[in-house]
Amino acid sequence: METAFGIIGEPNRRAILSLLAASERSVSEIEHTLRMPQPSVSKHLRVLREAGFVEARVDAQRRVYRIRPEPLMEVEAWLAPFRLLWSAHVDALERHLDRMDQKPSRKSTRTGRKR
Amino acid sequence: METAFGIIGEPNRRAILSLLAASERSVSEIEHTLRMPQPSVSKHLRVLREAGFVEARVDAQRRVYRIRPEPLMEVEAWLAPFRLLWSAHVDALERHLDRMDQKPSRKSTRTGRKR
DNA sequence: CAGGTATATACCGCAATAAGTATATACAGT
DNA sequence: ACTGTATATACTTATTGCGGTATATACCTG
Repeated sequence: METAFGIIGEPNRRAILSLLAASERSVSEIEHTLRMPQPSVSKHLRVLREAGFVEARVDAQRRVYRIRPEPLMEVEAWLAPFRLLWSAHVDALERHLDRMDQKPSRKSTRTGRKR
Repeated sequence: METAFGIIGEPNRRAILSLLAASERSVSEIEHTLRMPQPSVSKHLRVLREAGFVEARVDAQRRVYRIRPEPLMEVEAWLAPFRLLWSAHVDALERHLDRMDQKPSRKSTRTGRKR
């Protein structure tokens, strides 16, 4: 599924994006920080790159990736009509996220939850 | 994929959610509005229901579905850290969406940046 | 040039899932 | 009770997509 939504459906890709949101990183930095095998990182980066989520800058042997905002803005735009719905329930989210944290569900690295 | 992001990766499910964002609907209303086969609607609704995106009210033979905000709020929350990135590029989204409309199938390589 | 590091890609096997078709269940009206 | 309507589910099939492994490509250093 090559739409923006399908692409962020993958947990590892979301982890990569969240990491890059902080600052740009090389492939090996991503690999070590997220503790995932290098081919997997490269493959996910390829998907993200072809979908416009990230772009790469070449620094000698390294490729330094950084975020491009447009596809995420598309998600944001789709989400807009729903905002009216929860403008009332401001704290329903916290309860929901807490429930989610109870279930171990997968081994995938937890994308940090601010507290 | 039982996470909120995986679930909205499916285009038909997004269509259902967007439809329900306007107002609650019965299954057959969804079926006719979106022109998709009834079993498909029911199956997608099941996935959405089990993930907490929607809930059903029973009205005789009909099941009237409506949105529940929590899972979408989770998406919203994940998206938050990225907002800083595009607070500058307010109109980059429009250009992006226009490109999507013209070239539905796109590969890599981006160059053109106007304005 | 060699050898080492960094990243990408090709191939494979497997699990998840969506679509399609058919059928089951539940309720309403007559 | 019978018929039609509304919705859910079972089953099959085809496809997509991820993880893993191995290998290729590119660049840097000595």
